Amino acid sequence: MPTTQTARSDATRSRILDAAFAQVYIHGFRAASLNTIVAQAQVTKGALFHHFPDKKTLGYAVVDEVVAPLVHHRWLAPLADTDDPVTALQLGFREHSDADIASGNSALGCPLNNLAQEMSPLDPGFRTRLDALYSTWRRALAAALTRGQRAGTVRADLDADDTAALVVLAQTGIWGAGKSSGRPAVMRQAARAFHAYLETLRPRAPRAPAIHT
Amino acid sequence: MPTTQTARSDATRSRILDAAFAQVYIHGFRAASLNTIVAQAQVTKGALFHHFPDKKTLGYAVVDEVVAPLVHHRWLAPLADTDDPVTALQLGFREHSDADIASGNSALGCPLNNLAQEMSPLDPGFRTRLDALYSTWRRALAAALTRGQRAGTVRADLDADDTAALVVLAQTGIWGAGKSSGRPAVMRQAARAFHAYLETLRPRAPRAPAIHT
DNA sequence: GCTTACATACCTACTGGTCGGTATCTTGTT
DNA sequence: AACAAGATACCGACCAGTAGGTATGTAAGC
Repeated sequence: MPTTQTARSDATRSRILDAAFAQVYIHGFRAASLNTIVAQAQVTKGALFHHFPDKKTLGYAVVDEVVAPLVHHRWLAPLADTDDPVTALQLGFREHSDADIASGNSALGCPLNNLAQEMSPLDPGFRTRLDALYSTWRRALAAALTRGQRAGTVRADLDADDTAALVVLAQTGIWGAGKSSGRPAVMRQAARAFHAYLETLRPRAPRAPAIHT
Repeated sequence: MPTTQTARSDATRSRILDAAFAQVYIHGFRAASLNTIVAQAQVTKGALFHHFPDKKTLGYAVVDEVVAPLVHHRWLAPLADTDDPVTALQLGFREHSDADIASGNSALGCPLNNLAQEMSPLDPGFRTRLDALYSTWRRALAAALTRGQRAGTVRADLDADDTAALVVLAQTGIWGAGKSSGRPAVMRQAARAFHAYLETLRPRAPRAPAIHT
């Protein structure tokens, strides 16, 4: 139990943020009730409005302080250093789709995509934040693919930016399929098909006498 | 102006349905207000609740009578008879993404996917309807791909079902990218990358002396 | 003693939904 | 052909519930 006032205050803010994320993930931002959030965080409305001026600002904080770190940890970090992004992506997609199916989260979709789909058309504050996350992700992917091309683990003839866009789009689509069907088998099939696509990004083993070398 | 009572009644029901679709497309199902819907349809609440027992049933009718025909016309019909599904898909994706960018609908996403993402986890009635639409779509795609394989326009070594799943996933992803970014350029890049992927589904022209003639 | 960190009661706006009433069309009877 | 009678289609005031947000009060740390 923290003793200083600021430490307890931060802990309260943190609990509100966590509860808000959980409710927003389940119900979406607009349908997430502040009453439910304060109940789950075991605080009162006074505490919530002391830490956040309004619901929208709380939502921004959820994006900045909960969703963004999640995305970085799950999708950005594994690409940071590898020279074989195709393998890293195949492993990552496999691992995370399996984990979300096992935990039941596959039926709830991806927190980032959920928020983006709901709020981007409605509010510039959400849109810029979420679009920035996707842009960062695409840039990191493109950079990793370019490194892979230099290292010879990725086909040299493909456009790194476009391919990065397709990978991000596929994540959206796979998790969307899991959410909209509610059936893990559908999500697994989508993941399998994408895995096969990723395989085509590797340099082709020469079937006939190669021209270079 | 129709004269018979049933004709006018059907027209009223139709106006309600159209207004409901428009509002649901813009705001989502839960945020779509019945008050706004009846105002836009220029009827009263009495009329609405005369034709539909409750909001959920109205939502089901929107799916069955508006969204489903839209999907069939846009995505199913063009595949019905072709033996060259890859070209048909490339043309269709190009045409529809361009049209939605021009109309501004790219910022609103795909009506089917919007509803599926919002309502599938919340209500079995929506989930079964929307999942059935996606399943039908995947089946039609797989059938067209198989026909293409027989006709020699599609690579023989790929799994038609998995590929169909990936095409549907890509549609979700492309329209999702347009909606979440709000930037046509992002949607266009995604569409371009997917176009290139579709190209890889064609049989490969032998670059070197072929082993099987 | 003054500020920070909450608590509680309350407010307005709006939601989906109800219900008694009415106007118009349809139908059976004469 | 005229009319009675019932069904259909619709109107709009109203209701309970809940939303986000606020105003006032209090208690504890610096």
